[in-house]
Amino acid sequence: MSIEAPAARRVPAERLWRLSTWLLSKVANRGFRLVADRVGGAGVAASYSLLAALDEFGPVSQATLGRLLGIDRSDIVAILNDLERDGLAVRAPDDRDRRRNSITITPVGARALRRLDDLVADAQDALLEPLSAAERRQLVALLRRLYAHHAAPTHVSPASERPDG
Amino acid sequence: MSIEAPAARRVPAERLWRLSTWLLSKVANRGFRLVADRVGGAGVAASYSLLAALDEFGPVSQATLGRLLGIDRSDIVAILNDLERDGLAVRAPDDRDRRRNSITITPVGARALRRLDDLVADAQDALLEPLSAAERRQLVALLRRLYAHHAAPTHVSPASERPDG
DNA sequence: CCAATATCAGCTTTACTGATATAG
DNA sequence: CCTATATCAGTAAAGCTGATATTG
Repeated sequence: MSIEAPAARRVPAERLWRLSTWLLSKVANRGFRLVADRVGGAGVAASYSLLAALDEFGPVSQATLGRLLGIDRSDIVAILNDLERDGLAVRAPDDRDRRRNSITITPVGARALRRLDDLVADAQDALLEPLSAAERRQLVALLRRLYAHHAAPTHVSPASERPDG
Repeated sequence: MSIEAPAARRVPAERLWRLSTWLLSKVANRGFRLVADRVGGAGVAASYSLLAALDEFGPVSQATLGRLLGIDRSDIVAILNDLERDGLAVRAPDDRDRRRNSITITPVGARALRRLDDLVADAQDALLEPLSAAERRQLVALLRRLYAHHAAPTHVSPASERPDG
């Protein structure tokens, strides 16, 4: 015959509709765009995760940052260049291990982080809108289990970064 | 048992650990790589979704394909070029609407699709390994709700594709 | 001699934007 | 006229690879 399709369809092919990988990629992309839209661009979204890690873990090396966030070292360099240019973080030589840079978030960076928090939270709400609070917790819990299971055994040993530990 | 000292950390910053968007992007990426590894490259993974849609919805136009899968029309062109080169799908002029191409999966394409099914299913198992069967269903159900809620109101109107409808 | 760090250059894929020619 | 379709050209970003100089 000719071209046809079933009555107005919201759902893709059955095969894909059952694939967690397909659903994940679609939903993740939607979430990414919601965040990027609010936060002011894709670059800012990447910066946010670095700022969050710096804020929580104090001065760390770039390699540790990369392991912590699952971001390649070379990409860390690029993001950090932007952060430093904007005065949100600073690189300083680590005198204990001179291969390393000790990365620190600046007060300006900390303020920017807190400002971004609200925008990012708003994006979460937008993404999870159709889910109840319990369902949101359920989703996050399941995703955490998957993340933890597949996360490379980073083993960021803090002792190696601060000998005082 | 108890709260342990952060001796070796598997978990990123608290902020990110609570973000569904961050978790989604990480887990989705892991899933994507699991599929791509098994299936033989990232390009094949993209082809799979097109083949799946073609197999289920019979001959459709490229625009419909794009709406069905949430893929941009220009990207559909590129993927379809590969599929046609490999003899997995064919473009034919639609005599009812000569702007359109009627895209059909070939027998070779259908066989390729069925072969890929197993590899893709294996990747799902690998991704979802830490979850029970019930939890997997839960995750998929939640993701479907999110997808459906955010899916552009495609409304692939079949009437516009088949004047006989 | 080997391993880790930071950096740079470059590649691939995804997602997207805009322009164009053609057809409804 | 305006819209839809298919195509092409090109951009931006993420994720990755490989090379290199420096340091441990």
